[in-house]
Amino acid sequence: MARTHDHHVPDDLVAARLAAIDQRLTSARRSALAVLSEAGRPVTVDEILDAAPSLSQSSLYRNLAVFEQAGLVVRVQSSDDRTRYELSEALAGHHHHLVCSRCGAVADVHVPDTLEHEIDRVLASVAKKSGFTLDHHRLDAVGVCRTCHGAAS
Amino acid sequence: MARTHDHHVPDDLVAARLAAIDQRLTSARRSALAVLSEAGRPVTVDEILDAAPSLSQSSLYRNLAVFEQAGLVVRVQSSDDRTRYELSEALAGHHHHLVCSRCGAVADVHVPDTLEHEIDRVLASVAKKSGFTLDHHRLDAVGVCRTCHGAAS
DNA sequence: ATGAGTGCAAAGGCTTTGCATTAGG
DNA sequence: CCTAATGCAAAGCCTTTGCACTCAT
Repeated sequence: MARTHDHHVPDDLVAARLAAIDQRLTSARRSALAVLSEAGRPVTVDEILDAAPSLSQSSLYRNLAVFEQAGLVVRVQSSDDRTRYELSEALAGHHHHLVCSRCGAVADVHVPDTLEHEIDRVLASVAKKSGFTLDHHRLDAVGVCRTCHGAAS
Repeated sequence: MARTHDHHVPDDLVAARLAAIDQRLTSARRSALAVLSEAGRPVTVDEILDAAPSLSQSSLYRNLAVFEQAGLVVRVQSSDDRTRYELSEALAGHHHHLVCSRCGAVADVHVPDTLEHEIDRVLASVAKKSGFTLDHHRLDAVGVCRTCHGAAS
């Protein structure tokens, strides 16, 4: 039984990915990745800073950009306007999102492999017709979370 | 055979949706919706202004917000940082996106209903387990567009 | 008429950048 | 050692807001 997220980022893989783009694995970067790992869901810059107050905002932005280039982190769209970040599938595995249309909260979820394959098969075909080369897909469920159900609309 | 997008926004439907939130259908709003309709794909604020230079930027932002509230328009995430808008499914029908990871271009695409249903069935189930009520899904294919294939990486 | 909608310009908020300092390999 | 990385503060950029004017009903 795999856990929803692993509270451990493989140091060597991270270092290798960073080295590939001539970047170093520093303590600030380890901290940021640890926060993302522990969150197990897409989080905002402010949430990262709250969880690791020793990080400086500007360096965090710079490091998130580095992580993106290294393929370690991806940006995720929610229903509000806040940019959220999470570990890439290379670190967190392939998954999808439940997005609350009321409050913007995002949770990670998994769907059966059979559906994943079906989606990839269809999208690859559709993309080809439009001259696109498919890399991967994004599938999000948009709805209302438990908390917002209770609260006034 | 339905066209990818209809170059005609039903005036009465739009007016009704706006009236429902106590908003009027003005000429500036008609222009903005016409641009979105003719684009047939998610476009940026700047693209809308280029297509309809008579629109003022601030009013456009305000009107896009009104359209969103009226359920006439939705915001779409691309791979770049530019916010894009397109007609909601109420006006443009249900569809998905091909997103170019290099340049951020977005094209509209359709997938078979059988896949749509399968996705909804699975997501409704998965969402329920997490206490979410599913409203709808978003499915995007991320890859490289024809133009960027030709260009240097 | 008469309040909603508009347009300009100023303000706001998130993100990026310049530069001196610190630390990783 | 020596350059990359950091941190603070300033600058940027997209978006929102204040306010007077105009238009839709």
